[in-house]
Amino acid sequence: MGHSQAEKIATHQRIVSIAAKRFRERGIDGISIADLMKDASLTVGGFYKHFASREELVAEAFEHALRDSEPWQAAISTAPRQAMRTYISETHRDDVASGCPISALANDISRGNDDAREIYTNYVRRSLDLIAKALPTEDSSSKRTEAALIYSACVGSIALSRAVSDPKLSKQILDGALTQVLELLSTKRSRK
Amino acid sequence: MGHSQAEKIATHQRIVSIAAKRFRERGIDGISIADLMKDASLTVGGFYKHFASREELVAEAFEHALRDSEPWQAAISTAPRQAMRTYISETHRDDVASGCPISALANDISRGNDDAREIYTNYVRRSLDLIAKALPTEDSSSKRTEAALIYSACVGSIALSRAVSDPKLSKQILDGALTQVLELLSTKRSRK
DNA sequence: ATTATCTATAGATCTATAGATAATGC
DNA sequence: ATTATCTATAGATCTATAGATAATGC
Repeated sequence: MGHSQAEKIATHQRIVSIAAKRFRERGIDGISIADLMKDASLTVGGFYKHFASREELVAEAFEHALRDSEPWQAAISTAPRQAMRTYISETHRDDVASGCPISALANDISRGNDDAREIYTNYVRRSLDLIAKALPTEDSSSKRTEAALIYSACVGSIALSRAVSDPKLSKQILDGALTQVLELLSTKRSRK
Repeated sequence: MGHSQAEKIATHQRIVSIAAKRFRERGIDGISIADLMKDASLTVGGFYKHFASREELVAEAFEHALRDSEPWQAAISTAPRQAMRTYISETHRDDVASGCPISALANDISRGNDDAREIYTNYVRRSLDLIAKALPTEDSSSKRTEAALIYSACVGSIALSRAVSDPKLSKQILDGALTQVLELLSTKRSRK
């Protein structure tokens, strides 16, 4: 039963990190506090010395999950094509626990927890801006509409590819969406 | 306490129809059987004379929700541009309860209930085929990749527009995705 | 006589809290 | 003395079932 202050901080982080994974995997209401604490090799009783409520953990875990996704966000600017290949991929599809929470928790976020929703919104806004900047399109209004299309396709293709039960169809969705997204990233399309 | 056989069938349908709405609104685990029965002006006890288990209702309700979406699917062939305008719209966004279950329940479906997942998969496959057929593109392989992009963008843009808390951003996502999808529907793009 | 629905409840599970235990840190 | 974690449990809620009640339909 070790418990220095330093250990407490580490324990807190461990709970948040595990919750961030489990929430993505099973949904925000898909796992109990008792099970999360067990995953962190702890027991239920200690939970409320770390968090005022379940909601508080949800918000913290969601923030943590999005921080994990920041490297991907950064890659949009530095290597946009590679960023898209990483996102719209079978590897990403098969790793919900560490994957993009925007896609894995879109439905859950629509339904509740206002704190998490704010964090979600800011992340989406920023991603759209970054994608718009990375586009070869000249017209700045087209940049924004194309960014909306591309980000929607990223989030949608991963969500769909996870939901369908047929692996062939799942791959078709990913490959198709990626092919088209890459084309948008490489072509100046200012036709009207 | 009326209960002819005809009434029973009507009651069964009423439960399924209400469940189909509530599941989309609150998520598959977001509403209890007791609350669903109350919404149908009934009490919990009668439930298991209609369904063998909760899972059975989930599958039936999901099938019902997808049948509601068949008019939209049909519109893809007859009036594709109008179908897209209907799907990627604020009206659709604001009416989750009667909206497309593919988008509203994508995350939920990934996580459980194999029966519902099969039905989901078939609907997605069919939608992709219909979109591909509706495209002006000549090359049949490009048709398929463009269909994957468009359907992913439909599902993703609605999910995102519901999840973000800023109405302006929400509208930007819908308008942007729709503009680009309509362009794909009207242009023969066989550049490689 | 059968059965659709009702009331009531058993058993499981979940959030949150109370009180005990044992290590930290003044 | 303080506090991080533990065991135990209260109270709420959820699925599923048992038995009562009243209308249907042979």
